[in-house]
Amino acid sequence: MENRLIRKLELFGPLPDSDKKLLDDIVKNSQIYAAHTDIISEGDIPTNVHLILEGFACRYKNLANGTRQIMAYMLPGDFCDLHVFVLRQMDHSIGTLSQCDVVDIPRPRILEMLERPALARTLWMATLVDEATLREWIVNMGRRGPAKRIGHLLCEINMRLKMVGISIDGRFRLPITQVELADTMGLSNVHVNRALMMLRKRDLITLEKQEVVILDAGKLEEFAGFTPNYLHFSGGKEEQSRSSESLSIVRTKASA
Amino acid sequence: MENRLIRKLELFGPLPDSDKKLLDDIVKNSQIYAAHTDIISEGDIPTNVHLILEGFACRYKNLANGTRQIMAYMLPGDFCDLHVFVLRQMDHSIGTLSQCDVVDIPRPRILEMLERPALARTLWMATLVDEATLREWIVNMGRRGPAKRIGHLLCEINMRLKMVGISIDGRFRLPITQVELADTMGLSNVHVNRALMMLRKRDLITLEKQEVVILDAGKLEEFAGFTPNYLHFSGGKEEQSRSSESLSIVRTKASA
DNA sequence: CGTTGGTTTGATTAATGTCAACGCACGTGG
DNA sequence: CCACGTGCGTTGACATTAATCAAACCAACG
Repeated sequence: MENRLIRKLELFGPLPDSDKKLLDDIVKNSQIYAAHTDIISEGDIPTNVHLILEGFACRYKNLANGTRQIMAYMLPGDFCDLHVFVLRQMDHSIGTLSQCDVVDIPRPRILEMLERPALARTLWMATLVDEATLREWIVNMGRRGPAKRIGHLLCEINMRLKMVGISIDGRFRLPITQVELADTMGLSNVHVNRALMMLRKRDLITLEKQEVVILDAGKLEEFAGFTPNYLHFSGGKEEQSRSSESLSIVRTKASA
Repeated sequence: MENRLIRKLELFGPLPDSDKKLLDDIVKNSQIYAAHTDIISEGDIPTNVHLILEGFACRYKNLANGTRQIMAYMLPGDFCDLHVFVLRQMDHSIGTLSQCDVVDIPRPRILEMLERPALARTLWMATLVDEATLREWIVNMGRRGPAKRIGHLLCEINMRLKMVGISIDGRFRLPITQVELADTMGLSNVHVNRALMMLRKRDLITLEKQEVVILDAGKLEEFAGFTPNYLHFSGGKEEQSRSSESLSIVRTKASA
């Protein structure tokens, strides 16, 4: 199977063959996590970096009042904790939604990656897109009603999956219950259900047995106010001309 | 006046004197922006990095339906667009809320900073805290009612201002209208008002003429479910022992 | 003074949550 | 093979919460 990670990263700019070889290497030692399992929990001290190869995972927090909030989805090709080097403690948990195939990358391996300019730049960019996605989610929760909110999420997931070759023709598997969708959107499960019904009644989507079909991407995007600019992928054409200096992150000697 | 930037960055770890000197230098050429002025707008191609020295700024988006959503506050000591090097286009706007004193840092200057290991690590850490803050805001919007939501925000702002020596004794100026608060919290201005009244009636805060007093930080934090772990400042003690290798980001030769 | 921008309040409407029940598909064990 | 339990989705009735509309108020400022 094609390496999804390479496919995703190259959307942000081409990588030399040597970098791709490294990535191919890294992806070899993967491990299956069952659905609804924590990969790392709030309070843990992170050690390795995790990379999702297959399946859906999420960042989430459980609140004191018994509710929970999902703050991000991690799809195939996404890194979980590149911040391993800087933050001493997880301030949230990462868990699987479906069964996942996950690579556990030891720190030296990451440093090896960061020593390569093109790769380092690309990883940085992926991180910034994650951040932009968080901002868009805030917009979504703050200023869009339930149906548009869910529609927007579906547009985003569709686009992100398309970037790694999983969504085809607006059709993809969404291995998530409506309760989990509710915990993502800040709504009740009942209301999520009604919003989904409404999206169906308007012929914007189809959804059965966790199989989503976006019937008309344009119509759904317009309905939900979805603009993909925050994903910054744009075929990567203008990307190249930008920033005449490229960056690499290299290891220096220990300070302690 | 003390350099707020240095004060903030050193919460994440000590900096060598040479780094502090560089920061002192950088801060010299600042510029005043009037209240409610864009520093940079959605769609713009970012060039320089901006640093807030004084005043409140925010990231925001205007939506098609005429509403807007504020996604982050930038307080004194905060950088606005460290992503300048990687993303080609702003996917949101940054504007002042109050009058602001802003430094405009040219790219080479930033590279100079990133060449210094301690400084680079610290800047990276600040970026990660920004990201964690975005996640916490999602939790806030998704799973906390209006009064708790606003209370949580006030706790956060108080703590962040305290970190740079602006908030003293839970007392600080919040140069923001209730409409802007509403655009931050995803609520109507009327409802924000009622929630504020409620916080006052419970003797959790005082607020007049944009002067906030948190009457009992512990009580407010408990009420709002505020846990500051996501700000990762913790006096920076354990921070040091973490990550035996430190990182620096250095310029490499141009790729184009 | 009169105007302006922001806050506060009340009345009403609309949106969302909660509670409870039912249905359906699936798997399990008798 | 069937009875049963379980998890999820769906629906309706109702309670609660928040938005909207409108007006009054208040301090600052020309």
